[in-house]
Amino acid sequence: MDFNLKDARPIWQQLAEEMTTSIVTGEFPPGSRFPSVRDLAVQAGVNPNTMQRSLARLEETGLLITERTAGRSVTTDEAAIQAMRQQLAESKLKEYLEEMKKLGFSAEEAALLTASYGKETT
Amino acid sequence: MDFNLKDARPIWQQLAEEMTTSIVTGEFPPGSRFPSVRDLAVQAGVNPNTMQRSLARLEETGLLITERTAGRSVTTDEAAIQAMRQQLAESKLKEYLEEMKKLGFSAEEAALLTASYGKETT
Amino acid sequence: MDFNLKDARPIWQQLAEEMTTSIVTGEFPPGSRFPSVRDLAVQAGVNPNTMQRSLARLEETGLLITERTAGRSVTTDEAAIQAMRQQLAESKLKEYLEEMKKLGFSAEEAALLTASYGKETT
Amino acid sequence: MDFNLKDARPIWQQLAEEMTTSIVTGEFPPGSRFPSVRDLAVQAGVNPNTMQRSLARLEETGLLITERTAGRSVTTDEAAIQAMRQQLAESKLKEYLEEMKKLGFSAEEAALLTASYGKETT
DNA sequence: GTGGTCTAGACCACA
DNA sequence: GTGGTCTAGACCACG
Repeated sequence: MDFNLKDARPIWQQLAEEMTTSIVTGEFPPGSRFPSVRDLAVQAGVNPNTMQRSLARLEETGLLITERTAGRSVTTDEAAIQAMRQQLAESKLKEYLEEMKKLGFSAEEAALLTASYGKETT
Repeated sequence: MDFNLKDARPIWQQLAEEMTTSIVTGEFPPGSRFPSVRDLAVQAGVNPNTMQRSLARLEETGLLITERTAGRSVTTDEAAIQAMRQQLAESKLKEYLEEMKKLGFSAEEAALLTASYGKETT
Repeated sequence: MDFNLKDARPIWQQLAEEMTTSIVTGEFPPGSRFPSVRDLAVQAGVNPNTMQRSLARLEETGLLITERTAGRSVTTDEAAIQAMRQQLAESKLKEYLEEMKKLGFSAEEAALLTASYGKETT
Repeated sequence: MDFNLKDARPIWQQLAEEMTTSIVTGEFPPGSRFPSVRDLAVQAGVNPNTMQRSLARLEETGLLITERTAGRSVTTDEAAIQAMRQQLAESKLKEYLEEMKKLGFSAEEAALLTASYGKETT
């Protein structure tokens, strides 16, 4: 038995992922204005530097565009946004399959279970 | 946008889940002897009290049986173990579907994605 | 006439470039140990955080590998190092041609001048 | 490894170089009137004293002629202007070769690279 | 001792 | 007001 506690990813990564989700789900439409670093920091209850780091991450991935003196806005490249959505989905899927595997379920069994659940609730 | 940082579940819960997994996957077969609180606590690097709480949880769920003077052993009720395995799997599944839903995927789409991934890698 | 003063790139970028040069020129051979963040910070006279940022950049580019508790070392991927060397060289070249262009020299004229200088000094 | 940060040349030097470039490229033709110190200072957003120093530099190099009561004008000595253009070009070239040398490229290799780039883009 | 993260607070350039 | 950078100092996990 192995004990690997603490998922504890850095705050800035968690923030980056949440904001990424907000963008790919359309909460912040392509081209729309994004809140200021300071506002977001206050809202999340973190230091502005931490939030800055998260936003820098979103810029690296191409989801946010920054205009130095005029704040940030969501990219207008909808293809990039959709690509990120797929990427996130696959990431979640792999994570799910990984945990199912630990429980002794093969990928096929996991898929069957997922499908059957879909039928139940539809 | 809502920021819900720091999921950080209590340590004893994480430990309980890991030990539960170890049992349902057969690492500790039905009826087998379970390590002592002290040994487990040392191995996990936590306070014995914390480990005690985790084990109490496993007893509540019926996976572990306490024999007053002779330590603990895994239940011989294999049906209960399998039921727990199913329960864990469904829990993971719901968690997965929940996150996919946040990304705008329906249960059906999630199931399709899962199935297609299984084909790719098989 | 246009006045665009101050090249003033951020310190961490300048540091990153200098360290990159040190690696591609072989001052730090592939696989060799790299100084600690704190030592480098003291040596450069900057805050450890600033140096950390520079090193993070070198990791992103794949030149440095970090082993959490054992410090950093130069990548053993010599191809990556050579690729970076070419990239830096092209960057310098473009910068040079850009400035020559401002002086009214075409790329061909700049090339001729470079070639003639090479003959003089050889 | 040696860290030589902050090149930050004095502002008046940067200004002098930019104005020199403007003259050798013909933006200010030989014999033409040159703007007043005050105008230039305002345009560059610097103190008139700073701009004064820059202009003094241009006079030392012979590019600008001061007519006591009538302001400054560009020299009519076109040979001097061309000589300055060559001098600037060689300066840029030497700077370029110096940096390439730091990357481990010989003057010949640098020349070849420059020539090949010219062919690609022409 | 190592790298990594976070906070608090400051300064700068831009418009 | 905006984003960006930098410093100073703290804490943590790891071995």
